[in-house]
Amino acid sequence: MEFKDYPKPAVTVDIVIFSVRDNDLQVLLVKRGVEPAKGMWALPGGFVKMDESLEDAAKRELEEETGLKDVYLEQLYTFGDPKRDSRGRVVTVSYMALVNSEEVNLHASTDTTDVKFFSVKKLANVAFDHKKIIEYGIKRLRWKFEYTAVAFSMLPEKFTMAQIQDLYELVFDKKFDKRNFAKKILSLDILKEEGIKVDVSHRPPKLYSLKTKVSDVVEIL
Amino acid sequence: MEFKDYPKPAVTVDIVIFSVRDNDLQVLLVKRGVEPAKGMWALPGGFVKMDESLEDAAKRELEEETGLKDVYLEQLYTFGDPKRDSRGRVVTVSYMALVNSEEVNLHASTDTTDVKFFSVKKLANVAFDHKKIIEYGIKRLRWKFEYTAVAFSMLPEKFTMAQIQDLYELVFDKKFDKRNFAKKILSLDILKEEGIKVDVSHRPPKLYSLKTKVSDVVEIL
DNA sequence: GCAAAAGTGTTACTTTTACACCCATGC
DNA sequence: GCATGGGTGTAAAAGTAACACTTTTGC
Repeated sequence: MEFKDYPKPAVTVDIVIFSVRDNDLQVLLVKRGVEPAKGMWALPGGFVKMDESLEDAAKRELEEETGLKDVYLEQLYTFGDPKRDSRGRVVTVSYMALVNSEEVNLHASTDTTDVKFFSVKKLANVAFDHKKIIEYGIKRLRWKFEYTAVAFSMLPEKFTMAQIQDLYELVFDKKFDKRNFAKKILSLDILKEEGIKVDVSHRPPKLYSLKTKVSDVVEIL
Repeated sequence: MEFKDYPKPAVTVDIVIFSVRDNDLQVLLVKRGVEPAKGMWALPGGFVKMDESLEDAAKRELEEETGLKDVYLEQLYTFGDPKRDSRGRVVTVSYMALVNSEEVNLHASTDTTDVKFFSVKKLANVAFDHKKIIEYGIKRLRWKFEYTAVAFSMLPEKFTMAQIQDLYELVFDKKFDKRNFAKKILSLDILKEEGIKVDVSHRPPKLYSLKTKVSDVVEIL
């Protein structure tokens, strides 16, 4: 059989965009404006163009929905169940992006009527198999938080120790001891002090920033 | 644009089949009998059929080359660079399989003229981007050996402590202390003793087997 | 002066590493 | 009896976990 004769699935990318807002781990969903699953919330994503790489497709979709470039992005898993999309065979390559919510500018794109962050704890009725993709993303996120310093890609440039700890506590959904946590983070030797945070109605916390750029620190631990 | 109007990449699966033979970590390659890369060694793989899942496609290819079913199989990563295949856009979903070499029966399939295990240390001239896929597989293999008990899926039903240690030493390409290694493996509490190995010209080693089936043990540690 | 959150050290426990000698068998 | 690989324990070191009080600020 010749190459051109093989029937071909459609190939899409779907992106699980994690961010922290309102002291809550949230994921970005878009409201679908077209069939199938019109009116339902789904992961942002779309068809891969013939001349772009999978990662470029993911970056394009990410920028369309959030205006963000240069965020942490990693491939998760490829879902290809023959029945996962009613239009026909669609293989989707899922990606995870970690963004600092303060920098996000949401705007619905073509084919979507709304775009919003949802708590990972309240995700009823997500279209297609996207719930499964999000759950896979949460697992990967926890793994990455445990074994790398990728967490810093979700924080602003300057941050307090409490902000780091809050982020870890949201991701793992449990509390850590303040002293042990600070000890461990500081022992990584990747932070420098940046003075103190002013205008708080209690003892002002130290501010920290990364000694190097985030991408240099993602693979450590 | 309608669903059917989107141009579609071809979707393939490629499988990195690891096994230990001749005290060496090896990977199965097939000699291509058709263009492109005719005559070159490449990972076994092929097009995904329209009605089969990605994992089913991987299992099918695996059985075609090795006669094996029910081996450890996991998805690795999806490679989709627009230029990775000269025939046109091909997105490949890679899988890793771990097999016990004693059970393998190699037979070249359609489109391949030979099939053979190669040492992971000597992999010149592998077709397409398959070298990159194999290297990714080795990384994942090491990770899995470190954090799970997947190693036991590469051993026969009964095995000695030295066989386990040899396997770990091959995968990590380094030596471990015999006493500490045995202590750690036994502390997992997943092995039971199965008597001793006879007909060896030295002190006969204990034989072990898993207390439960391999699949119950893959996720522990 | 009180409410709020920040900062900080020590001890016990667990895990990991380093290290060497005797044992059982075949020949 | 010797060559071969098998089997086993202990002590030091490192890492992790548990735990409470004082400090600084705004109001």
